[in-house]
Amino acid sequence: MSTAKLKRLQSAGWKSGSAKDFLQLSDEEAMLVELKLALTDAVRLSRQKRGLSQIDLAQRMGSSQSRVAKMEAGDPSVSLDLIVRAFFASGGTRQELQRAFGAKEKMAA
Amino acid sequence: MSTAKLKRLQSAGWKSGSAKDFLQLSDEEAMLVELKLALTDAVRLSRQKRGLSQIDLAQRMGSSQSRVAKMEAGDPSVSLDLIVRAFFASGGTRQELQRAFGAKEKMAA
DNA sequence: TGTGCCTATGTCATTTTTGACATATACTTC
DNA sequence: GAAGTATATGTCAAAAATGACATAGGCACA
Repeated sequence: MSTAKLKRLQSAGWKSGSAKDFLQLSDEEAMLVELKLALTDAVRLSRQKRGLSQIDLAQRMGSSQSRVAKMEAGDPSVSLDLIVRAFFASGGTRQELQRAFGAKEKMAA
Repeated sequence: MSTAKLKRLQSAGWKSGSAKDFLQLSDEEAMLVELKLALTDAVRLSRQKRGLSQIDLAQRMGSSQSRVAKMEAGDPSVSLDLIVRAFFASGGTRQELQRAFGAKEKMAA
């Protein structure tokens, strides 16, 4: 897990360091967190690829700019449901989502 | 989408028929619903494969049997977060999850 | 019949997530 | 420096999801 992402996690209020190692996250909670982060990146990429602002995306999915921002910042208050809805609303396909799901960390630590 | 699943959806309280066609679901909502159903099946399979009862799984993930049952029944009150946690808690791996993500309907209508 | 185990379904108080709003920061372009 | 656009962050009332519990149905086996 990249340090950049850890920073995002910590500053965003996650309880642990490496999404498990540092603290009390159970295995499946840790895996869920990593999954969320991977998808979060996918959403930003998909959104930018289609030239959408956070406001544009928020409107498309009936949400608000602040929620999209929090989402992309890795804020733990954002549900996986919302992330996936955002991915689809940004134009992402199920195949792309599947790929994003498998994607491991891109940048080395 | 199989009729069996539609039945499950309808009896479980979903607003639409074919997870979009019949009623007011937006595109990304429909896609999310289908995704949830696919994962829901994956959870049941994974759970049964390891010989876990709903109670066993509930304990592993700090939830309750009724919630697991609702989940497997396709109840709309169950979040994607919980479904994914259940999948991991049932022993599923990220790779298996990814496969479940791509899996199209297995039975023809 | 009755006992045991698993799953389904309903209810509900508590917790979490939500959209909305305000406001701040950063970066252009004038 | 003002004005415009994009993003970040905090707050909050409302809505949704949660675990717990009760209870019913099914199915085996005695």
